Amino acid sequence: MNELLVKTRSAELSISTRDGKFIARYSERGLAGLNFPSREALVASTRLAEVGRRRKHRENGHIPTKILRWHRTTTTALKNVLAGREPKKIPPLDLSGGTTFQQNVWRALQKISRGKTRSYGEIARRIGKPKAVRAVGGACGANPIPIFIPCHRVLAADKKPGGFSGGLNWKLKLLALEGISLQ
DNA sequence: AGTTCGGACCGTT
DNA sequence: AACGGTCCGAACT
Repeated sequence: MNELLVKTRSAELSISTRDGKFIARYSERGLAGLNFPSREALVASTRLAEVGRRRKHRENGHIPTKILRWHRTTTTALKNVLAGREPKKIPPLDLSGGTTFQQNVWRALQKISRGKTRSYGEIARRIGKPKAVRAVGGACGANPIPIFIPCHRVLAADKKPGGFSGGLNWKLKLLALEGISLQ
């Protein structure tokens, strides 16, 4: 109806990898979401010919060059990660979808350098809420940009894997790619 | 050593 | 009001 209100440019673009087809979602602020390959997408990419099932980019049909640039950065960064290498550059991340608490957790996660791990309790302290341990776990599960916001580097206090909403196998794989071994 | 259990704790729905 | 990607100590084996 009101065109001005619908002017928000966002896009969903796919990234085909050996491990399946990821889907990146962009807002006007940057990368806002990165989804692991779904089971269907994985099956489709490995078994069936890719039908021209276009990913929708909303509204007017042309993708802003800004987003296309970000997507190239995302693509090479993701492929580097999956190849066990540290990405040189990642796109700007849009965390505005989360609550203040979640954003604080996500920012703390970004400070965990590659190859290192923290516990949920350590993250809770780092954001000044030492008792909000389980809530930190919840915020990790709500992380919209896994891999780039490295929630997989958060382990239980006893160095056991803990959980992972994207599937525990992905967490173990990402840790292994960084040379992290757990108990 | 290792494991299991129960309660405490906090943000989200 | 209930649920979690938790943590800690206690009480076992």
